[in-house]
Amino acid sequence: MKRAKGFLQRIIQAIKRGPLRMTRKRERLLGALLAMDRPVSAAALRDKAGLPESDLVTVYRTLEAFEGVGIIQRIPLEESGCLFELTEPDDHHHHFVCRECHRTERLDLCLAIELEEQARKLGFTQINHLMEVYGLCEDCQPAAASGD
Amino acid sequence: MKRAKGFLQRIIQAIKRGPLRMTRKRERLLGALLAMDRPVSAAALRDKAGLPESDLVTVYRTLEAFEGVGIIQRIPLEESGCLFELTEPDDHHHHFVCRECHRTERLDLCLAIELEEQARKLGFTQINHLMEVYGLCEDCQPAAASGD
DNA sequence: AAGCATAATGAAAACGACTTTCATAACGAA
DNA sequence: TTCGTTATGAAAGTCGTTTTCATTATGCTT
Repeated sequence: MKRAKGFLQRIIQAIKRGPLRMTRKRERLLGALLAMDRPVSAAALRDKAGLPESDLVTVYRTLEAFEGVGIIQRIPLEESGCLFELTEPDDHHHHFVCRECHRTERLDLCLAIELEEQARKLGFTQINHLMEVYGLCEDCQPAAASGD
Repeated sequence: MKRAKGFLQRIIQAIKRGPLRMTRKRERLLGALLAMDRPVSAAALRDKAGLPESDLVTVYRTLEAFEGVGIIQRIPLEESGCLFELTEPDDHHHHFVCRECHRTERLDLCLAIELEEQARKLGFTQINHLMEVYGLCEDCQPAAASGD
């Protein structure tokens, strides 16, 4: 639990500010997100929250709603799909992602300023960017030098 | 046409080095890729190469084959899908991508060295990274201050 | 030029992650 | 408690991409 104490309160505030409603499922999903020690897929989140198979659609809808409030960040995977992470609305960062087990580490290195400046010079507006690093984490190294 | 003259030759060399074969369709696809002034989707490439609808699968297979030889770079889009670009095998760069018309500009700014170093420190191997900037290009700006 | 192993193609279906539709249920402000 | 709005559930749909498997083409070897 490496979260600030008021985090949950602020989240609920953020949600109630808009037209969103806090339902039992959303509470469970929020709880599961808070309890996660790493970004998760929608299906993994559903399972963590103890929701049935069929609630995957609710998970997606909830994540979308939370994303609109700025408390969910989406981490694209290399091939397809993405992971979701609970964040403070303006906490900009990227990730190291294990392409095997999807363990992620925070990456606080970013060229955001330069990227946006260059993009603006090219005439782009409404700029955002993607930066993720993929690899195999320590636990997922292929067994080396063995009989294999 | 901003390609080096020997580019096509080198590509064909690279292809023949492996078990790949040069077929008429692959030649057409290669020609279309060379003629493109920007990265394209698989479907757009098929159309540019004058191949029928049903050849989309051939396009994907060809792109995969070419990617294996290192002459194709894949540019992920924000939502889903990706664009393909013909590149020299070791030409590392990223892109500015218009999320509306998919026009792209080259981005030669990268933190590759630092990213990989940090990732290695964390115990990651087989590292690669994704970095793309998305926005609306000049031509795709929403009409401002007009009657709308 | 034939033969032949291997690679490429075509049609069709499968895939996976998500999104939509539409009817029903639940929320929460009044 | 009423009521307008939002959330949910079931089921099907979407989109880009991949797989399967039978058929055809390529290009190295004679």
